[in-house]
Amino acid sequence: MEKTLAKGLTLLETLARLGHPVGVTEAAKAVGLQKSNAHRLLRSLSELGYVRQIADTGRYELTLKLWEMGSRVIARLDIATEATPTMRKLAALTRETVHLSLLEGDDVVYVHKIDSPHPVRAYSAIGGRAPAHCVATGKALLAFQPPDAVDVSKVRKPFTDATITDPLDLRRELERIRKQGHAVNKGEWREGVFGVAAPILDASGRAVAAIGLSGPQDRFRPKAMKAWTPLVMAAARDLSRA
Amino acid sequence: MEKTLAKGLTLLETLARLGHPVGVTEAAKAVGLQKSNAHRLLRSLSELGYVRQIADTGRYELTLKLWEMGSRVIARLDIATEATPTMRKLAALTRETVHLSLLEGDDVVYVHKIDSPHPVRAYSAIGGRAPAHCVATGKALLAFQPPDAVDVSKVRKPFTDATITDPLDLRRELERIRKQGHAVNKGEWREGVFGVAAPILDASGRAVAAIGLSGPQDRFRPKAMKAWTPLVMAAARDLSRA
DNA sequence: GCCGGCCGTTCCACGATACGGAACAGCCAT
DNA sequence: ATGGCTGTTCCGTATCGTGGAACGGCCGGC
Repeated sequence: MEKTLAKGLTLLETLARLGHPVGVTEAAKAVGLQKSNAHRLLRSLSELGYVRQIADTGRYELTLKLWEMGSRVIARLDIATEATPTMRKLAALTRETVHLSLLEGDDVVYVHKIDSPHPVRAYSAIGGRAPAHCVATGKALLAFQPPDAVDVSKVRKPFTDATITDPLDLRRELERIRKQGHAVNKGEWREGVFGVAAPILDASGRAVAAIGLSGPQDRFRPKAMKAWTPLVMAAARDLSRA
Repeated sequence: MEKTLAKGLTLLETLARLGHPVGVTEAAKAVGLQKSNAHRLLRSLSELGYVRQIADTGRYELTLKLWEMGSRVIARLDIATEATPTMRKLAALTRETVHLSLLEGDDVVYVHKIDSPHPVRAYSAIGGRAPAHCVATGKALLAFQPPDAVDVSKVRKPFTDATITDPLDLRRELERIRKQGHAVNKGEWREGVFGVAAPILDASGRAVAAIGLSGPQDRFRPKAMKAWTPLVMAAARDLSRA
């Protein structure tokens, strides 16, 4: 493993995570490096265009280069922009937060969202992650993966009392999702946060993304969920042609 | 300059630019590395979570990690999401492509856009760049930078016959933009592509971003521009409070 | 069915390269 | 003036990355 590369990338990650300009000393401490080492890396990153030094304070901050590269990554699967109108429609009909998620390892990554107009709503960020086995979009994605792509028997971490941890339960849940065509989450990730989601399929029937609603339990009562489910499924179907 | 870091990042850039999975040999050729070197870098990047190897073909592709980091970068200046409603309104009123740009060095970077519904429209990509001195949003940004932050006398490259290259002309142009509060581009970057833009200011009067319209010359006739300019300026003013 | 060429992968001795402690210069508040 | 902070520079040393050559598997053409 190339040590220098690892250090440099960790430094970039740290800068991105902190989200504000940092000095050499602070950066070194945050990443666990020698001050001179951090300094050298920052200078190199600056030369490579990933980082810039603020003239008066001497601190370093990220340029937009990382973001540009990131944009290219998603442009490839330009689902995000393509899905916007459909998501917007779904948001207007339900007045709940709409998410578009991709599967990345054992997590879902939120690639796009439209926030609910309600003042009380679950927090989430574009680019954020959640364990796939305990959110609606994640379960929808897992259920429609190619056979053997999902290791059901792997041990899953619980996050609330409702989290599915038993392999057999998960297998049954995924089967039910396949049969019904949609997934439901009743506070399995965050206490009191519910959701409904459906998979977006490619021509071969594999899920490439999932679209879903989520919000506080009091607004996700059985009656509301029943009304929304066909809307979510219709939106997913709408995006599934490709 | 840390060689390993530079190589690794160049490799990531290349993967992002190509936008499709690449094999070790191909990657090595594209970046100008030894095959074994490229292989080692790809393995490390994979271990660090930036890259994944596709099981059956053996090729490597980017994960979403870069994109996640990139999202954090603009989340910081979360203008993009905040500006969406205003941009949408402007797009609806004018039926032209709306851009939101930031200044990055001598370039503008498009951080958000809403495409014109017209079939004929200028091409641009989110995350894309253009030289600041010859697009409308760029000139709006330059005009409202702190004094001495812009080196007017630096030599600028021409791209069309209309590009401003004379330092004195540029200085006058920026002064006019400051006075009028908006900038205009008449094919100074791409032949036949016009635009109008206005700066988004922070409390101190510095431009942190710019919003603008752009499209083909035939739709950007004087009369239309005159009608749109106040709309663009109103949108920019709307986003300027913070 | 064999063979040639391509692929991704591994190995290892050499030598360039990154490391990190210590010292420097500038700034600010005490 | 002084002490403690900052970002920065230097340099000998050992570590770490390097790249050529070789391996095994896969595929397509003869």
